[in-house]
Amino acid sequence: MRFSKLLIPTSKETPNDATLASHIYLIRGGFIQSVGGSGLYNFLPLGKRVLDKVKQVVKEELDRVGCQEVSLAFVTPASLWEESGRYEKYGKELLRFKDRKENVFVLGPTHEEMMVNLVRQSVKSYKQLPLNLYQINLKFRDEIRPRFGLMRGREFLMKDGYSFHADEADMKREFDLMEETYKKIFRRLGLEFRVVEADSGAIGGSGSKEFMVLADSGEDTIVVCDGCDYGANIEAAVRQEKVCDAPAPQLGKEKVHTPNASTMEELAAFFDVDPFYLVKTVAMRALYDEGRSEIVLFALRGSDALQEVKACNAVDANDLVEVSEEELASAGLVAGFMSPIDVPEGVRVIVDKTIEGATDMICGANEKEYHTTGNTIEGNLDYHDIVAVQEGDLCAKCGGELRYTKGIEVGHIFQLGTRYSEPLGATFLDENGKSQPMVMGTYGIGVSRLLAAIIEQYHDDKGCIWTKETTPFDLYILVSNVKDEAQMRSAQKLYEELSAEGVDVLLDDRKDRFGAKIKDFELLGIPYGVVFGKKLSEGSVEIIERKGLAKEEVSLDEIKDKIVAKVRG
RNA sequence: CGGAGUGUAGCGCAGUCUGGUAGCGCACCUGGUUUGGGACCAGGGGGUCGAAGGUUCGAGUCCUUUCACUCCGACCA
Repeated sequence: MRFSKLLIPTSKETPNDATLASHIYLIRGGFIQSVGGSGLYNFLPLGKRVLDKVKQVVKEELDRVGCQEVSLAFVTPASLWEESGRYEKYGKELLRFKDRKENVFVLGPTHEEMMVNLVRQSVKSYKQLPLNLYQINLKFRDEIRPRFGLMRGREFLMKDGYSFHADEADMKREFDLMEETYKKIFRRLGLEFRVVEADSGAIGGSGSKEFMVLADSGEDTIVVCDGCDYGANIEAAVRQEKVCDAPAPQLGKEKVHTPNASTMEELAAFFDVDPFYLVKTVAMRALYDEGRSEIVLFALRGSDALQEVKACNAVDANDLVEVSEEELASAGLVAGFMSPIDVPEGVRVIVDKTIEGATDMICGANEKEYHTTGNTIEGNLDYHDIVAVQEGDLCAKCGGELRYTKGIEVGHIFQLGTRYSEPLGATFLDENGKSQPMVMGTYGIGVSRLLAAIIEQYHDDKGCIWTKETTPFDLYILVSNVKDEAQMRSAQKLYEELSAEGVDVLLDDRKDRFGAKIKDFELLGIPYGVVFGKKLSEGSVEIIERKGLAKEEVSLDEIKDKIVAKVRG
């Protein structure tokens, strides 16, 4: 296609709200356009081409393993969400609105309900299972803080797939198949990624894995092991139980006056013990459906940190928020001196499972300026894993050292079980004519986010660098001076010959000078460029490889074959 | 929601303190020159100054209210 005919509004200026490379270059390259800020974007012709290519890869790989594409209605009746129980649970991110008849609808942030509804209407027998249905459609999440361009928009393109099975084992088989398929997809897109254990979040379900594109700008912290292939989101990471070389405090059961010792550091110094032997008690307010909430104390070792997602899951809350000192006081608690032992009536306590049975522990006394020593954590308490794995902790799988890295979540697969099929009544008759809820899996890929992830992983200080499967064009032909008839004529000839071979060519036939055009070539990130310029009078042109910007002089007779070889290779 | 800040041309900004004919750069249009690293000359178009109300002879500027957006912390593909 001809550059002069395409809408590619490139710009020298960096938008002032853009900090991420992907955001800056996608806007500057004229791939996308912001719609009044606020996490909404238009895809311009170039961005749409990339999007379609990514979609195509996703679709091909899914169809190859038997998934079937559908397209669900975008507007969802709220009643479906009430049936599944997520209408309350999903929170403010779910955009709700009414039609003229005052019926309530939502814009789907994910479509479990809609897909289950589709299937329950048409699938009645085990003979129709298994089934894996997906769509690549817009989703809307009213994000608290949209930012980073396509990385966290409010409206975004997602592939969401749902599988339906007669039993757990078959669902697990499909789950593994999807894991392999996703790996193929991300490999084809040319991404460097890691599959990690994950928390299931608002979707629900048991086993879940995330596909993380490794990039420093990633919003997720992932824990990886240097010794083996273990990887997990910090929200779900586990470790070998910690041991402590420092001696346990030799203190009996006592109540000690501890003025000015309300933090773990102060307390460790006061008693001259390792924080390992202190009990850290964190108070949070847990929020539930219908506006209910309660104060919960989370107790763990002083040497550990609370992992909020794990904590939230432990109490099965929708969210955890901080508690003010006044609220604590009215519940009979004193900040800095709290304890999981002898708590006031009505305060729920969750204890980290690594301190179950721990002895010689120092706790708050639930009284200002007092702590108690010589405690043993035992009895009928509610034990859960609520600690955040830290760098340097040891891998539960191989004993190697764990470290943090950053990732962009581009895919997430879940073993759902009957979390949706049961409440929504998606049942089938098995071989014995008995009614059973379908066992489900759900699988997502952030398609529009992938564009951002690709650029985060592949860019330089000049612009985008697209991978083979994602580039909007295979080749950029740059005509240095369009008024030079020889240049224009041979460029056009090459353009036509390559187009006939099925190579996607962008012909830069704009009246601008060389400088402006080469900058746009670098900004747009098309893998190869051919320059028709000064050397044409000697019968040669220049090939530029976008990645690394290496230049190669090639004679006119060879250029076509060289390009075909590069693009196909 | 908590804290900080900004709303003036398509984009980036000045002007607001101290009220007096709305400006600059980029982009855009016309003509000409130029053509290997974002050219130059000349001419030109484009604005309810976020919105509403108030003070004033006069408001982008002062007062009140309101809306939107951005940035820093808790969510997710």
